[in-house]
Amino acid sequence: MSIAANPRENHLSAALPDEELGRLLPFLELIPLLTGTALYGPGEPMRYLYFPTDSIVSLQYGVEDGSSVEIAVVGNEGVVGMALYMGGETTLSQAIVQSSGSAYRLKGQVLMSPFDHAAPLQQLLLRYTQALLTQMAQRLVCNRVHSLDQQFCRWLLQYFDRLPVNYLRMTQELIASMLGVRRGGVSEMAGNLQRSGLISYSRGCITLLDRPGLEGRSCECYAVVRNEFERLFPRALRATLLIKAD
Amino acid sequence: MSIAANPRENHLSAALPDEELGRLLPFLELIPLLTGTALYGPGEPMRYLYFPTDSIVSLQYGVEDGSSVEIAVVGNEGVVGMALYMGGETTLSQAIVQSSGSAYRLKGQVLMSPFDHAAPLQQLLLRYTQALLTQMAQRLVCNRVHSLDQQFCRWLLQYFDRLPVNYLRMTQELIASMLGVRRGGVSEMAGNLQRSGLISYSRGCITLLDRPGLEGRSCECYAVVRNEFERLFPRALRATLLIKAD
DNA sequence: CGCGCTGTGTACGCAAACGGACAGAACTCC
DNA sequence: GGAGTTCTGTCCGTTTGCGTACACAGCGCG
Repeated sequence: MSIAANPRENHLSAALPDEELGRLLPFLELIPLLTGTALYGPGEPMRYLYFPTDSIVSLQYGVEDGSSVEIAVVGNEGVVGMALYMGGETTLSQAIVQSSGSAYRLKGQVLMSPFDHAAPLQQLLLRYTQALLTQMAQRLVCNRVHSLDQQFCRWLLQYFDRLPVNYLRMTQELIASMLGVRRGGVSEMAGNLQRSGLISYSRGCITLLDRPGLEGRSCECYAVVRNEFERLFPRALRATLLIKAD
Repeated sequence: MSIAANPRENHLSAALPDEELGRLLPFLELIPLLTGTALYGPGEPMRYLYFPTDSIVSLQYGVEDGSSVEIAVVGNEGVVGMALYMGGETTLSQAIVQSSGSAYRLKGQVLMSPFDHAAPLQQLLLRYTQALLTQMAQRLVCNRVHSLDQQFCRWLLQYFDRLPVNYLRMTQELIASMLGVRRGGVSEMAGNLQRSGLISYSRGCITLLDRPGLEGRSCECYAVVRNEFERLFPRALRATLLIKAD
């Protein structure tokens, strides 16, 4: 297997102006990546940014039962280690090398500084984007491994979290289209929840009756996303301002 | 319906330091959001950033057949209009108000400048993150509406795009775990593709024989992600440096 | 050479969810 | 109050994909 000898074999770093790339060169380290290696694990602080050349890295989310599902794939068109520049320091995903090859890696500290000195608004926006990414990734996994019933509960909870009242005006038709399921399915699920006394439903208005009950019936995805959001935006941060955690 | 009178009713803007919020105040505009309104459509350049207070906005991805699936939900904990600060100017998603209420909106120009003046590396990283988000969103939709067979073709293509050779070393077991399906399913699908002469498969090594054939058998998702990536990273950009498109 | 391991083809019953359809209930508007 | 529209409950046949299991094929290794 030939070793890529030029950082420009990664399209992303190749797009950098000569001077910028020159500045980074001393910090770019060419390393081999072997199939099966984990570049980082869930919740593990990231230390490097990886620019694959001829290797392929798979971003995955673990599920409670121990299995894991791929949420995205990165090759020489991209970079691995988003949390380093988005401000979250870590993510719930793990990055596994799926095809051996090499990559350039860049120490996190080298690029942190410009992002750290950004205005608070920018920092907040980036951090929220990471939270949004988490929500999407968890939905992706949820769609694949959990029952419609559990997904519906998760969805309801995510909506009620954002509502100032305990009712939601929405027809089954609309809910079905958003979840990507058939309307009859929503009708059945809503009927079940109503019979269990968790919600009450009538003509386009769902009322939340028993939140803990709904949480118990939902899959873990709801709590996972919520906890990760809490980590990215602790109350202290939310109430006052950006505090550097180092 | 009471009107939220304070930008701090949105948690994200609430986390801003007083001085920063004060600076933005003249540009923050409180507006009502009515259920069903589209804050932006797919491919439509974004003009405002929205900070919901008591409204709920759903981010959705359209499918070829006209339906659309929710990929994330945003309320008073977040912000709508990511493409404005990630550098992509627009996304394939659309933002639909799902629960009436109000939001503060901020003209895009007000916040563009700090991001625009970031170093090329930062701009590239953010732009790539948007591409990654697109990949994830499209996978989410794909999982929901397309057959396993189509998903498998999409997956294969995405891997072969990143490989320097036309074979991929990977067992069915591993593929199955990444796709979140059962191993037997992969075996059947791979068998079908092999019989069709699109790939050849033997003991952990898939060889690509007919790329156009595979593309035809895949769902639209492959091309959609690829085209969007092309838009975010046109060859000109990739070959040289960041060019401002205005 | 024969043993064992790993990876693959395949089959069967089963459960989940789909697609489509229809009737009834609730609400709106005249 | 009646007609029409919207929304909901429910049913049935069908499909897809799951879970499990088993046999076989390629390969390494003593």
